[in-house]
Amino acid sequence: LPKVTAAYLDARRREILSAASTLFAERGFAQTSMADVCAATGLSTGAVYRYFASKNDLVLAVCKSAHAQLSEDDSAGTALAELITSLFPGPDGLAHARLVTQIWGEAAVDPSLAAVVRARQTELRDAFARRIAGPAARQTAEVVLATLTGYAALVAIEAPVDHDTFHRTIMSLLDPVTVSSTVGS
Amino acid sequence: LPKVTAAYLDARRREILSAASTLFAERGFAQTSMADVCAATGLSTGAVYRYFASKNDLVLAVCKSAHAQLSEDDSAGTALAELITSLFPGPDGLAHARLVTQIWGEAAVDPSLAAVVRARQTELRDAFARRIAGPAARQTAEVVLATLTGYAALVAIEAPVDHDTFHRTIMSLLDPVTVSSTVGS
Amino acid sequence: LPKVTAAYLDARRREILSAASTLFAERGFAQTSMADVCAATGLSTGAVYRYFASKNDLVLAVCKSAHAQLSEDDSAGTALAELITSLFPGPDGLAHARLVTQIWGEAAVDPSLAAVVRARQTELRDAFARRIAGPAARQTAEVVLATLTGYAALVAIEAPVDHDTFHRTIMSLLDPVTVSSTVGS
Amino acid sequence: LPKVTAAYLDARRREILSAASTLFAERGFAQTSMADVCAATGLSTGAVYRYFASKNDLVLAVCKSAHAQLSEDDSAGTALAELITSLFPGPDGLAHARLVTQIWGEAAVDPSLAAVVRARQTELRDAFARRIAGPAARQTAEVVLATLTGYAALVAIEAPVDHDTFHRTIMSLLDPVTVSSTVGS
DNA sequence: ACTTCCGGGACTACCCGTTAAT
DNA sequence: ATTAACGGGTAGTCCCGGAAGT
Repeated sequence: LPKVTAAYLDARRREILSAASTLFAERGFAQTSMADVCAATGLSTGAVYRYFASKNDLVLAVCKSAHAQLSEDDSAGTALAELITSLFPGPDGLAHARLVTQIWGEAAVDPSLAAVVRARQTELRDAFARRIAGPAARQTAEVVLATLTGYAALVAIEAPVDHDTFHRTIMSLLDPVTVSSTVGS
Repeated sequence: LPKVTAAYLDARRREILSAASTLFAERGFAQTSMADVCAATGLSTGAVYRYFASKNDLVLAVCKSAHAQLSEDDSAGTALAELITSLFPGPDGLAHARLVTQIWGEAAVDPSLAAVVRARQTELRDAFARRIAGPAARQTAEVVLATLTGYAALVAIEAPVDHDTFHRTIMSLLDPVTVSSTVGS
Repeated sequence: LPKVTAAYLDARRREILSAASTLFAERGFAQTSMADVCAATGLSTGAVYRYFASKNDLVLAVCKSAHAQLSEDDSAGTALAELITSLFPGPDGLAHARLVTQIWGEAAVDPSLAAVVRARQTELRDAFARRIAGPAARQTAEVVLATLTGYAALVAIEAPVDHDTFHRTIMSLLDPVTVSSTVGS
Repeated sequence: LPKVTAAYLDARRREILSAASTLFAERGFAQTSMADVCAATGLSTGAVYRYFASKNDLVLAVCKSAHAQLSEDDSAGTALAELITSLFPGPDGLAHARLVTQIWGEAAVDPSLAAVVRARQTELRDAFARRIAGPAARQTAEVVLATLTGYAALVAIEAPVDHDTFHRTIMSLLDPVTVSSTVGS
């Protein structure tokens, strides 16, 4: 007879993940201690370690949960717009940008995390490419996503970016023919 | 009445900086201890702390030294080519990409570092924009550099990027008119 | 639902305090490392830091615990005799004298400790004065306690003091009228 | 041909001693680094170490220099008055009191310093006793000096002592017969 | 001869991720 | 499921030697 339902456990896990995400986005992985996470969730050390075997596990889980998901039936434009919008000014956009940018930074020196990010990024690129017509769809998707990564980094450091222009410009990459006119406008 | 020449001191400082850069690129800032840096340079703790007041100082100095510099008389194309080439496959390109990507990640949660990166990036963007004709030069430069940041991140995690295609594509962003034909080729 | 009783925790705390007192009395505050305290208690670093947030905290606690307490119902003479006796020759007296003398020395340059010592000393003086008749009770108490401080310092450096004579002389300060005959005896 | 005279060297030594005394009185022995002393004197590390072989030597020298000296031809009362006055309110008195109180504290745990203090104190006591008539001169001197030590400690922690009353009371200890009337006044 | 200042390296206080016992 | 305990690791300090320069 299980005392708690699986749903309850999952919710708890998600709570920890959410609290950790917030802290990580604010202070960074290294500057956030497990004690901080415990305090933020109101749980005890043991409880947290019940759901995540180690800090590394928690970091990995946060990284996985932070990755973008494309809705299956969106067009390329809509999908891209969603991705960009998630980074738009405001507390949420900033937090997300910070988290994402940190994940790239951490992945740069942690092979296991790099593998995860690599897989996710490839998957995202292909899902994206499928929505683009033309022979260079994959390359285009790759470049567009890379630009998005760079955009996130700029948002993360609160650089004075003109978001709307960026938005338009990045969108225009999708349709090469219109680039000249759009950028030049 | 200095016992050693300024050049000697500067060289020593550069040695430490270089050793630290290598270590930081390999293991990351947090995973590299000052003891590691000391061991790598062959110096004692006290010696290293004579040149950098704290680990933070060292990290900051490494970040500053890692930033790209444009040669004054390069054209936009040449300048961009240089930046891309510094990230090309091979140990050096990988190391540089890792370092740069980490810097963005760290800047995302460290306001003082963020300020430095922000300043440098703005400067780079403007220097770049000056080499581009057209009314949207600054926006173009911004997007191109963002794409470059994303490219560095891909290199850093050793994603299976087709570097030449990427190179060509990113270069073509410079000249909007030719984008369609280049990408489509 | 605490895993251990409060009494257990308090006892543990007292153990650390006692071990630290001994070490401090022997080697001094500065010459005693936290590692020494850990070794003496058999506890780990983390455990000790669970009970005392910093070395300063530990020192402060030791200082507070070392301070003399007067039994409520003692007469002035008995109370003074107790204080003196706690400094009498022997390992315990020596250790106590060393600790107390060091505390004064540390308080001389540490304002926060000075405040503690000041408060305690004033309190002790007044408690003492209440047991003495006459209009100059407070002044007398002050002088007597000062003499006691000086006596402790002599004991601490193992000066060749004639303890009994000192005892008698210091006691006689309590009753001004008999001073001449007592000292002269 | 000696470049500098012995007097010059001695003056230099005294400068260091003076600067160190000030620092020690303000921050304490342990909290004052040799670098602090160097900075305060304006000398380099090497220069300071030319005059004092080690920090311990410097501390010892400061301790010796801080000890009271009785003018040969003073009466007991005048001598005592001098000692007390050197501790009276004001920056100098406070600094002296702090230094002296610290010395006692350090001597309590440093045998070599204890030996020095012991010798000096015995000497002072005897010089003092010689000026007092009566069979209990040595004991009286001992008590009076101990009281003075305690008084210095009170001054050092800036306890709210009524200095004049203390002065009078401590002086009266010299002449047992007048104690009752003086204290009782 | 005498100072300067680089370098050494042991040491310290303290933190943090994690386990184990209740 | 709480929390005491563990213990290795970290950044940074300090005293001092000794080579290098004037």
